[in-house]
Amino acid sequence: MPDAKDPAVSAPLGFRTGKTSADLAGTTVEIASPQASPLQRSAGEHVFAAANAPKQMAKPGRNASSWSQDPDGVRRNILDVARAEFVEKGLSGARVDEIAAKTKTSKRMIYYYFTDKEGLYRTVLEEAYSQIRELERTLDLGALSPPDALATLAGFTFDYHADHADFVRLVMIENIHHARHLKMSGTISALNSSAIDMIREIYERGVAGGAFRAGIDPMNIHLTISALSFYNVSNRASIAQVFAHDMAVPTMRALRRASVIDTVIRSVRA
Amino acid sequence: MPDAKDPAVSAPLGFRTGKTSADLAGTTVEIASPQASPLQRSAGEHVFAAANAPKQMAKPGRNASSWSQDPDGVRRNILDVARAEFVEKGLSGARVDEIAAKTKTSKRMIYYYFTDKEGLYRTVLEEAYSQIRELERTLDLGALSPPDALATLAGFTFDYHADHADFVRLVMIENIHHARHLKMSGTISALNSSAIDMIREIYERGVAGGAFRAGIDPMNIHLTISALSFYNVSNRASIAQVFAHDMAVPTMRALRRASVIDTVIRSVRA
DNA sequence: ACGAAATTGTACGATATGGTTCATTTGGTC
DNA sequence: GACCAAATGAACCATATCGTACAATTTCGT
Repeated sequence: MPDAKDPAVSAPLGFRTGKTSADLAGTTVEIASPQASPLQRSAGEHVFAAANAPKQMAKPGRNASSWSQDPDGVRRNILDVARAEFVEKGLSGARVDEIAAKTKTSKRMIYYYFTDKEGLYRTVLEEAYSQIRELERTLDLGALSPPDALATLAGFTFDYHADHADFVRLVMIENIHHARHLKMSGTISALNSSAIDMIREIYERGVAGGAFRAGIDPMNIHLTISALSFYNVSNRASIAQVFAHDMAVPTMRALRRASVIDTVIRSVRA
Repeated sequence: MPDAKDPAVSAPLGFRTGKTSADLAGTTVEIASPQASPLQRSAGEHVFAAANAPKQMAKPGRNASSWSQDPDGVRRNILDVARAEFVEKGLSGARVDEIAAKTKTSKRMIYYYFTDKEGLYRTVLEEAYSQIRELERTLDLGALSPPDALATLAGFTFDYHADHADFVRLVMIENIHHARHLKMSGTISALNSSAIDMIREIYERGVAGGAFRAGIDPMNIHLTISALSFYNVSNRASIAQVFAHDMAVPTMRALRRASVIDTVIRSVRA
């Protein structure tokens, strides 16, 4: 597990030109770089713990301006570019040369830090999943009534998807590839289970209080919320094409959001 | 640069006859092809008329066994193999050589009938969309009460998606590519609008009869049904990974199906 | 039966693409 | 200030991948 705190660990240098890419907006969650791993791994080893990064990280206090080497900055820069590329063209569609070209460094560095194209992709994927988990944890629904809590959770989920098309597209891409890379990731495995727990807690509270009807599997609720939040982002392009209905338009989005929350609540109401 | 490959211009042989090829799919689907394309297309022109297929098709009554050439069979065979390949690996992930190898014929034929990889993909995509439209038309919900009609439609949609993961995956792939190919297809454009009309008709009947509450946009209902039907198929792999929940298992599927129908009905009920 | 068009096989070509080799510089340490 | 690992650059390589040229054979209309 990466030491997911230490705010200063990530690229403290001139790279952070705020250029974190337009549509990657909001994606600026800081992920600390993990432990260093040996320079060479055996062929079949699928450790997948967020890439085999060299160590020597830039210490926060260092005089940045005098540096010409910047491991973390380079890493971060590569990841940002790669993420945008993968999101845009998919895993097979993205080109390493293209990614390298859009980077401040060279292709050499991609292989230095991430071993190969898949390693790069995996790291991007892990970061994406880590970010949503992180945000999810900030939710505190205990004080709300069950219906309010569920509505809040649904709204949050809807918003997160709508605001992070990147994440949605990465998940799509991963599914196109049969979630092969998720399977390799020990990091991501025991992750979303927390989402279910959160729902279960709300639901059981609601049943006890008489607000919700009994007999529903929390997983079912989760699926409903996720589906309704995911679909209009993942299928935005085809929806816009087949109908003249662009879900990205704020008005549409707001209407849909209200409808989704309403649908979820109605589905569990006593 | 100099001799940039412009496939259209270079076609040396007598191919590109621009035949209208009305019923390209032979036995199955018929796709009205738009304008026949001229002998040469400009670089940017994306006509997309279901491939430049030669005519001379096998007439049903002919003695097939005496033939050594079989255009329609070859075409069909290529399309079937290609569909499986694209579905499995995506547009960028699929390899023409691989497709050719799994075919009864050669790569040569792929290019003969479909011009290039994208042309092949487009045709596969068009067929997939045509098929669902066809089935959709067989639904006659007029005799049912609005709630029953809506439940039936939701159930049908759910089943269609669950039974046609191929279609779902093609739509995913198309969305990864920003629906670029759908946009090129005049064939698919005015298509699913019928789905909306179907829902509107049911919904208005339901409102008039007092079974449904007023003020809902039929598009909203459609999105809900589609989302709930699509998600567990499109995201089957990641769901199975993150939770231990395989939506493909019959039991799970049946439960989910009932839940989806229930959710849809509750969302519109008065 | 005959010529034109349709159909198909084999081998090949150009370049894109993932990945590597070799060499060099940089920064921290003692 | 010498030494070593980390960090990086530029050119290069092997092969995968899309697509073609060449040429032969099969059908069909007349």
